[in-house]
Amino acid sequence: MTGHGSNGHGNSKRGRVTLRDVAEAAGTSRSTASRALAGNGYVADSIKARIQEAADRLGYVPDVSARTLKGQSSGLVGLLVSDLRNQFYAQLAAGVEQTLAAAGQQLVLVDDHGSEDQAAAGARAFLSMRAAGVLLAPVGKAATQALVDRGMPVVEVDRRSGVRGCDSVTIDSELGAREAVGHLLARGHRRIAMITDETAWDTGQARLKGYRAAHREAGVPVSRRLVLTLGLRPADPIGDVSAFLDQNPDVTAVFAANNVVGEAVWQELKRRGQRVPADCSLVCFDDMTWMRMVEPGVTAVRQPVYDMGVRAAEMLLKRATGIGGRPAAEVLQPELVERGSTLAVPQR
Amino acid sequence: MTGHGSNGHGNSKRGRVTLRDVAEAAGTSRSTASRALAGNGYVADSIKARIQEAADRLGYVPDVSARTLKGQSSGLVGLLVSDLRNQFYAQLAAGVEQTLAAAGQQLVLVDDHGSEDQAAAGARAFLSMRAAGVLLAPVGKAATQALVDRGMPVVEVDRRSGVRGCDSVTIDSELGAREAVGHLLARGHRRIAMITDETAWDTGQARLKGYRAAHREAGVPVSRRLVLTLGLRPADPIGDVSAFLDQNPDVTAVFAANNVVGEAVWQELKRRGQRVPADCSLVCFDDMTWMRMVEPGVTAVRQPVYDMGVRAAEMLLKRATGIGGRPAAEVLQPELVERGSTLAVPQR
DNA sequence: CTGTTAGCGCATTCAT
DNA sequence: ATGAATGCGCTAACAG
Repeated sequence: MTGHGSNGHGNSKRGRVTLRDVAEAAGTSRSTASRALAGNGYVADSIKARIQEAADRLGYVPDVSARTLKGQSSGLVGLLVSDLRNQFYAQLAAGVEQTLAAAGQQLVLVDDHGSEDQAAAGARAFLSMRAAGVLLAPVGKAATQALVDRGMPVVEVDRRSGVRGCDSVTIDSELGAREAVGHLLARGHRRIAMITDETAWDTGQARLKGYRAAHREAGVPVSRRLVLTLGLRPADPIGDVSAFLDQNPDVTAVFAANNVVGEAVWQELKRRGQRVPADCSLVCFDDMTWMRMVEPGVTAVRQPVYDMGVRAAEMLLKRATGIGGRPAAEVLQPELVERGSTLAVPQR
Repeated sequence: MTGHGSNGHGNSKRGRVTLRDVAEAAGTSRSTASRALAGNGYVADSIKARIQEAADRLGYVPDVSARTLKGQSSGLVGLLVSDLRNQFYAQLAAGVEQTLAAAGQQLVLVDDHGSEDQAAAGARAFLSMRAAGVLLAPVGKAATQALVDRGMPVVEVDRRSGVRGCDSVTIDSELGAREAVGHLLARGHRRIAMITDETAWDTGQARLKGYRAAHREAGVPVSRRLVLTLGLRPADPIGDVSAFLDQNPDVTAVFAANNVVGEAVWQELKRRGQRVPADCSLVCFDDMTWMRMVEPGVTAVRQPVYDMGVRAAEMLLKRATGIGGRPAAEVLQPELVERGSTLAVPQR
């Protein structure tokens, strides 16, 4: 039964049921109806019930625009990510959504595809809709700065732009990288390549730093030529990895600095018939589904991504509620998950 | 001049710059400023430039709430998915976001976790924010019905609730299943298990239908006991698969009806040391990253998920623009990607 | 071409 | 305990 469109109640001009309609139906004034429905102020129980009933019967839905305009929060929280197709950001978004939903807020998702311009456009949109706050993985300072300047509560996730006045939730990248590379060094590897997407932002830098720190601790010199930076949106990452491996045949292990890079490395290793870990060991930063599906499993630095989303959303909600205090910078701990992709260096 | 009651600069109150502030700064009326900025109506170029300059200088950001209240679209489009952590929905969301962003609309994402109640809550929120339209993978009729009844443009994706009055974009599940199972039958398999999450909605039903149709075409009888339904949020899917395989040792191939089920099947097969495809062949509906990373690759029915998101968003945008016409039901074609997980049935 | 007027739907004073 | 009045920021009529 599809109902055929026209429900001809006292419903005024255009199908949209407003507070006025409810009030009229209940025989009260709009203000009383407002109070009854919002639960503010005093309203006699009998009247309240009548209003509630009328609202239900008419299918009244409050109008956020009007409420927002009046000065309330829009109930919208912005999330700006760099690539929704990347499982990392999808997990992050899932954690954020879950937390927001529980607090009755809605998630507005924008993908900037790594572009500062698109991030700026997203920031403007969030401002424009009077978002209660914004969560973002920064791609430069501009967006964060613009938001903070206008008093918008901001929590940066995964990366930090360096802009002051916003909270952040990140994962200890340096520690994760140090453990991953230390794991390799402890197994005798001495020619460990680091393949990464970027070393321009703090996250990439920290991973590089961890890579170096691990070497330093082990008393092994690092060679600049063993670090390959693919770029943020490489045209042919597998080809780049291939060329790199051709030029560095002495490499016995690879540290892939994120899941996307890891994917390219794994595929190239397979393509050239290299066995993992017999011919080459592999550790990835950021544990993804496929790493536990393949044989052998890929040793990985697990990041609590979903939790990061949850924590970030919690911080934002708190901040949006008006609780001041100094900007907080929460750092979550990664965890090395050992699987089969790392073995002692082959004796040849 | 009129305004000497002002206490100085217009925006001093609360940091928020309004059209009034811009107009004052440019020495024009608010309506002129509005027209200049929105590009509607006639405004002298010199004035327009002055207004534009003032807006930029003050950092004016239009207020969507006010604009929406006035009767415009909110510029928000809702998307309701069942599980954002599932890569399938993440890809879908990515396609939607991309298309929306290009049209200057924002994506509001709600995850109903398969619950009708949460879907209903999401629907209410979309109504409340005067979304320009809503895209959803239905979990029942209620949400779609509520939206359609109120004249909200709706496009259903991946599944169809059967509610009339909305568009839909789906993938031909029956065809995909028929091809997948036909592929197995052609290789001599006669005991093919179908493991699925649900057979209650049209998508699951269509896949079951395709499974049966393939058997019928091959003249092979189907046995009810070979179909295992895990449920939408199974407590222990791997355990269930394990028990099933114990009870049906004659199975030589498995057709997993979606990527989540496929994951469980793959893991259980590995756990019990079964070789794929030597001991058991596997085909999955819905091609995911891990299926091309594992060795051998998993033969899969590739769904154009991202494109489905794009198409659905396009349809919605068109509909929201007020273009009427009969509800459209677009069906996208899946594609069987043959990899190494399917072999001729072992002769034993 | 530009300014004046009005009102979108709601929550909030302030009076009763 | 309830109703009347006000204004949030913007745009669409309508004058000029």
